[in-house]
Amino acid sequence: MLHDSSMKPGAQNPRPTPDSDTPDIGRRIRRLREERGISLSELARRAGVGKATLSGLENGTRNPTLETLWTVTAQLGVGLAAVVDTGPVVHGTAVQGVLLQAFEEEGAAYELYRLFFPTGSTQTSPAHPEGVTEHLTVFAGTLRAGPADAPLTAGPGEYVTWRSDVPHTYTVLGEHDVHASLLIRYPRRRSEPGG
Amino acid sequence: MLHDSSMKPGAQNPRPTPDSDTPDIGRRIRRLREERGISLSELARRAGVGKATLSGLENGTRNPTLETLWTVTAQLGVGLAAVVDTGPVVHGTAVQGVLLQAFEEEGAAYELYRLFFPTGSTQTSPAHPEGVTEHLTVFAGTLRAGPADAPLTAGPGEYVTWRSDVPHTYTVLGEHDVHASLLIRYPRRRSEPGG
DNA sequence: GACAGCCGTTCCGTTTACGGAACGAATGTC
DNA sequence: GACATTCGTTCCGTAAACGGAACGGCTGTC
Repeated sequence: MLHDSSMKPGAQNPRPTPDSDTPDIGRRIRRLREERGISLSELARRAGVGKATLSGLENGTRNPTLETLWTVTAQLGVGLAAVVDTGPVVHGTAVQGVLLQAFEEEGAAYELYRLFFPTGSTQTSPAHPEGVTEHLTVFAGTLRAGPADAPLTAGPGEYVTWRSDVPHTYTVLGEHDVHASLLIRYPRRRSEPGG
Repeated sequence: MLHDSSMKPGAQNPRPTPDSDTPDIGRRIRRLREERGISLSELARRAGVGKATLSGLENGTRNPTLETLWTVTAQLGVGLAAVVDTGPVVHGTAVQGVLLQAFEEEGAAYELYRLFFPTGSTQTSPAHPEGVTEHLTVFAGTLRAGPADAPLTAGPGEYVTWRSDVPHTYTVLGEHDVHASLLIRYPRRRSEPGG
């Protein structure tokens, strides 16, 4: 996931390899199915597809049609977007990020990213406008992140938050790559909350 | 957590209709192609698929395979998630949730949701398998969530986490709807094949 | 006008994803 | 023990998605 097949518009992709993606989809589907405590046979029955189809799909030995994928994920109660790899990849000097969702609420706008930092990397970001905060949850590895003069440390499953209206840094600690989600909150200016 | 016990053998999902989705995908692809000023013939050439395939895909008269869809969207510089529907998946008695992404890391699987709770609502979820944790960040409103016997409170921009291997609840405080993101972490079970 | 080039669609033989059935393994019942 | 049930995988005939080629339509060149 977040595999480097960085999708740059215009640039000639050196060789798209859907094969490196398809098995992941199968794994995600199997994971979702097992979380629900459903057997392969039963999911196939419910979704109205053959067991052979579902078996091959989960094992990545088939190249499913959109309809097959749709009926299976629908039975699992998730959308297609939940199992396919997501959109625009953004690059910093060290970090790779995928914008999962951007949206606005009353009083603030949000961007939700999934981030990947290679082991040994450091990323520095300039200050955001006043009032902007970042909320970071680490999935794997250990990351030291936050204001440049007072960073915080988070390991797998941990969470840190800071005001990002000052320069801030991200540094990978240890030998593992870091995977994390980052929520950036942009408060609306000249507008009081609760209005 | 969310997808409650509504996965009973008898319970039938209200008729999945992939047909209502497939033509949309074709329209989105055609739109993306035209935005880039590329002809159908040229996109087919670049992506290495037949013109017949792309024509049928854009017109919704074919049921494309995942590989076809992947190579085409990759050439357009977008991910698959850009053309498939993010399922407006609704679970639970009170909450509405959209699974933004499901993925695996070494040692654990993750599901990242975006949640919406209407004012005044309460949601109860049964216990998850041992070791599962939930990580919730509130965007708007105030939510009281966590283990049923010891819930925590989070307002806008705040974060709470808890072990979800016991029954847990979500209760909206105050008069504002609650928007939040929820990360659920499933540690890998011991019997699982290595990854 | 004749021709060349590209457009998107349609035709058609080949490839392959499909579902049903058969398979061995694992588990439950008496 | 014998037997039934369910598991996930594999085999196989059929249906359909695939790429190549041919099609009519449109545009620009001489």
